[in-house]
Amino acid sequence: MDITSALIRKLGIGAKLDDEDINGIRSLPIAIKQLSIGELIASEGDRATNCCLCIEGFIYRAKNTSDGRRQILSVHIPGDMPDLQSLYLRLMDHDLIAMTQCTAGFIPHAALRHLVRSLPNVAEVLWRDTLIDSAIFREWMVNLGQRESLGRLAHFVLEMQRRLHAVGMTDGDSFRWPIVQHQMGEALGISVVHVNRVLKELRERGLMEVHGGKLTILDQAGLVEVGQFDAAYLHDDQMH
Amino acid sequence: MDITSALIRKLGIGAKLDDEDINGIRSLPIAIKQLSIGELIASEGDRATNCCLCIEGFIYRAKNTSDGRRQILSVHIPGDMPDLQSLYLRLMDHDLIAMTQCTAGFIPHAALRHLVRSLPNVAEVLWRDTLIDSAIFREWMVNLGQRESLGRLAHFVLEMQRRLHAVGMTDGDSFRWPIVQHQMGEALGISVVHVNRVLKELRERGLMEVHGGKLTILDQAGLVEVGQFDAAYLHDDQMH
DNA sequence: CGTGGATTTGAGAGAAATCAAATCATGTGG
DNA sequence: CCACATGATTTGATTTCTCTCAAATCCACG
Repeated sequence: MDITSALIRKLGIGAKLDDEDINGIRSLPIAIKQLSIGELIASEGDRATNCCLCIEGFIYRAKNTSDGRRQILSVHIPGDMPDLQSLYLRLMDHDLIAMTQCTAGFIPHAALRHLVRSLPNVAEVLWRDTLIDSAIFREWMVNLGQRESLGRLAHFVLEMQRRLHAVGMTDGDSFRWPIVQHQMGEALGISVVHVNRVLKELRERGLMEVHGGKLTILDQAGLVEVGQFDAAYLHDDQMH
Repeated sequence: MDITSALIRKLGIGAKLDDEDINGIRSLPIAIKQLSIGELIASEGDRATNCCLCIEGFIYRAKNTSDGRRQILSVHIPGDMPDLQSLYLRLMDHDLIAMTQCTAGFIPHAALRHLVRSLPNVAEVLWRDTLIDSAIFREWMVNLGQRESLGRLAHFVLEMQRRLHAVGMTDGDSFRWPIVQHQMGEALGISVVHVNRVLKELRERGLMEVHGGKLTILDQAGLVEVGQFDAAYLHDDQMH
């Protein structure tokens, strides 16, 4: 079993990587590590020297404010490289944390920089990956700024569903949901108490429910309506 | 006077571009256009074939929700390339609009793609530019999700000040501010009425004031405190 | 079976929205 | 150069959403 497969599938889905590109990626030096739940992978202010590849489990990025509040910026799933931006930004501007127990790979910046210089297709595909990351931030800004809490949570859930589905990690209308209410609050800019009430409302409306680390969507269309969800921003389409 | 100077300065500040890189950038085909206030440069759903370079004036990006609300995603100033991401994302996921009368340059994707394939330094520096764009989104997410309206506005103003200062567009503690209250509301996720009240409060606290398209910061330290502003996320530092 | 984290519910307070209307520019045409 | 129209700003009153505080319950795990 090849550890970079998820990455290649994600980057390459029908893309223009040739054998040389694939081999280049496969031969990247990668240090596999087991991470425990809540483990800090990198902190704001760090000078990173590796990029992290999420192989198994969930990883999230978060930023703290000076008054002790915290915003979760993104939730990452297998195949994602949550801190790929550190390749060209000297200092981390946020934390990187294991949301669950994880298997992660760490690839030295030097190796990645060398790879992207010698294989322009790989550079393009990695660059594009950071651009999709960025497109997701934009949609989250809309979510945080313009939708009220019910829609915010619905939207968040649907995004996770689509992304997990794309890497084969859904089981019908259910999927793993290790994100506790406190964290949902930090991702959506609402309090834990309110997250709980919103979940209740979504459950009572027959839209979705969370149980034992699993989320089930009961009414896909209804949830899409509430969350005003349109997956275009995920840019699943191919470039060429 | 060279139209790409602002761009080169911005990308290159002390960076590793050599003469060949600079010449490559300078010889990009670029179509100069005058834009009138409010003009739509590109729409959500468009397939872009050019990248826009803001040469003079302000340009902003915005996304609409299905219920007619709108989130301003970023405000761009001379030297910025607000839709550089369109180079590798097939469809625009937001609108691009002239906030003021503008001079803008349009560079065909084909020329840019060719340039980045032949000059890896240029690729790196443009990639890095999109990564900083992304870092700014992250900070805006914190702003939208975690700060209340007073801090939100203060933070926004300080970011604009630092960015304008970096390209020599401030005049002491004052700078051009063509952003009307309605737009500030759309950028910060608050209503126009409330923007007005927040501006009043900031004025009464002696922190800043807006008059006739100009913003003046009266108490830098106070505003930084209210906005919890730390410029690290702008990544002004050099890579190497 | 105890313990700490996570979830749930209630009550009251607060921030910001909406609705409504007045005032203030600013720019155009007569 | 003034009248008018349109958009921007300002202020007030009321409503709504979400927060905070507090406490109870549930649950997983050692």
